[in-house]
Amino acid sequence: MPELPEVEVVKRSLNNKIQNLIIKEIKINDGSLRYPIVKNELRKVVGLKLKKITRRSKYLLFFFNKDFLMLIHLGMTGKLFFVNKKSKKFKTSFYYNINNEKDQKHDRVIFYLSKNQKLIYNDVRKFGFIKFYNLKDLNDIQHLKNLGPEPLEHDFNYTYFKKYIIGRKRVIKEILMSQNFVSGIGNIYANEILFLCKVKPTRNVNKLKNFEIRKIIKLTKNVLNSSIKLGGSTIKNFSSSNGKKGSFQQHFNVYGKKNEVCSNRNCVSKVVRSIVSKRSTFHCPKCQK
DNA sequence: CGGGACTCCTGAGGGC
DNA sequence: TGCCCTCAGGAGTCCC
Repeated sequence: MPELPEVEVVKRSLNNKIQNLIIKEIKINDGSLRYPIVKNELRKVVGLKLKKITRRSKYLLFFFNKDFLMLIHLGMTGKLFFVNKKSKKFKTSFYYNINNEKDQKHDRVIFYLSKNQKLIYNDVRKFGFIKFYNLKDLNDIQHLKNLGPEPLEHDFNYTYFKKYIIGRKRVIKEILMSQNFVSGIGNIYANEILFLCKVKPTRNVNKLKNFEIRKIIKLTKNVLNSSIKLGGSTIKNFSSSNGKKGSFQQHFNVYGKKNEVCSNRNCVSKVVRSIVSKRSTFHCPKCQK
């Protein structure tokens, strides 16, 4: 599922709600996530008070009132639901599809919080994970160590881009998705960004013109910001849902639009689907050079 | 270090 | 209805 905008939306919506709530109990329905959950580690956060959540790339970092850190990655299908039992109304962080008190299918881990609230980690494919660290080891976390700059920060700029691609022969789409070049962009946004830049996904990075590099940087920021504003992208259709869903998917130009007419005015070409570095890729053969 | 192949896992959707 | 195939917002490891 989630790329930077979706994870950012989760972070923002959860942050308001979890602050100062205490983890009372944790239930593991299925701890065989990407990294199997170690019960003893999980126990360490019981009794701790949640302070804030930050995001780095597609990772969520949960901070407590003690020097402890919980790292969550949502993988492809991970979701976090925040549930307020008292009001009987479920507030959701993202992808809301639950409407009763029973555990739902794929609710893997449930955090029971003070004030009768719950935080649910739901993950169909179990590619996501939950890990725990001592705060003093923050800078040694392997997952975070080699991440490139945040695309929305200033250090993702023209100079950085030019320097990074020196001597590299990879294609632009792969570079955009490579987390040590820039962190947080996945398959959907890579496709969308390159369409708007009119750059073919298979263009070799060292063949990019300078103006195209500037454009890629600028539109990367634009696309991600627009998506965040719209609550991210919600791909799957949850018919029973009455919670908040993102709507950026309505603004997709190419992703998932194989054989549809290009969204550029005056262009009658059809969107082509191909495979680039093992990932589904969409582009307009006429507009993207 | 770079790049490709393969891996984790479950479900949806299409073709027959 | 069922079976089989392909595909899906990610990223780690192993091998050359």
